[in-house]
Amino acid sequence: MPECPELHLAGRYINETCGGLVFEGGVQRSAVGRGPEALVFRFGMSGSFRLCEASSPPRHAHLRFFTRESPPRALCFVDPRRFGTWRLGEAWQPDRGPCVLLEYPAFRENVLSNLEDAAFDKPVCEALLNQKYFNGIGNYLRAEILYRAKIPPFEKARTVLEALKHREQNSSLTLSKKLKLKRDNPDLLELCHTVPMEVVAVDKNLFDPSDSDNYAAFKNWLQCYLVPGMSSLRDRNNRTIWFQGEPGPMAPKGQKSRKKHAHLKADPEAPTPMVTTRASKRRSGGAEEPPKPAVKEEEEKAVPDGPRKGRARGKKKVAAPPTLSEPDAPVRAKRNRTSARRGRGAAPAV
DNA sequence: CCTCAATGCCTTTCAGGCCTTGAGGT
Repeated sequence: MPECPELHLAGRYINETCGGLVFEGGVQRSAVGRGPEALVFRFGMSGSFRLCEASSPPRHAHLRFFTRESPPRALCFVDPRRFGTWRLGEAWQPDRGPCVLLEYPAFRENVLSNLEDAAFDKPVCEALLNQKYFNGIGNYLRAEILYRAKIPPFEKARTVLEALKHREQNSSLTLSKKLKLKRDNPDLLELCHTVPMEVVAVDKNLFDPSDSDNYAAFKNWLQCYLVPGMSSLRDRNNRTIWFQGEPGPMAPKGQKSRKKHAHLKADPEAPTPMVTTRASKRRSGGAEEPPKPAVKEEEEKAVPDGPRKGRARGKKKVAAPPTLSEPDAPVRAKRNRTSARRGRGAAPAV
């Protein structure tokens, strides 16, 4: 099997000292044949890497890299929901802007010099998920950033960002006063850098719900997202935005703000939770649709470089009986989505 | 037991699908 001397993981090189790694999993043959290029992984909502004994991989370890030790270990790409992807090559795909973590000056410039873009007509909470400008910001980060900036999520993005531009151009302040202002009151774009930095600075996998310690640390780090007492609304993309205080002028009408019950964190200051029905009617997947025939799956596997098939499969059957998902079978080649997808989404928006 | 929501992103795009798990309601 082909070897890969190093893995390029979300901008970091991980050099294993165990004499090389061997692929197992759904990497395309044609891609592997190109040689030892960098593999860039994008973690989906639930994906992570875990190093473990090769003989006892965790569930949902869909891709494994074995060491040559004895006994061998396996670096496992654990991804229960199979939302993660990987691709060869290191560059951002063209539609993504500069990274909020590693390219902060360019990121800032890219936003402030393009404020006429229609992307900024939207509420700031929606604009923050636009990876063309906010490469790396995901749902929980936008909540944490706006909360710390004390900006209503449904304030118009351009209004918020134009104000930053004016503050930047205010030359009446001395340099030291500007620096102090910056330190004491980081603006929205600065927070887009510093808040994610807090997350990656922790030398733990904060996103692994199966690791109770790390996950508790992550939950504890959150100040707004999923926090009892905070309000939430669905944005126009049907994603939940968590916030405190007023939602802002562009808030969707006819939607009641929900507040989280105090299950996770005791919050004596939290007002009585407003009990409303679930605002979202977003359909859940899987359970309503019967599994696709194996033949179809094999067809898709056979042409990994062919034209990409759309993922939308039309309206779901309403009355289809729920199907029990099988326990994670090790060679379950249901659909080689990970390798067959276009090489996009290299940056984990977190 | 059932429904919904979850750290994203894709396209047959502007909403539903991809997928599994766990919480919460009945």
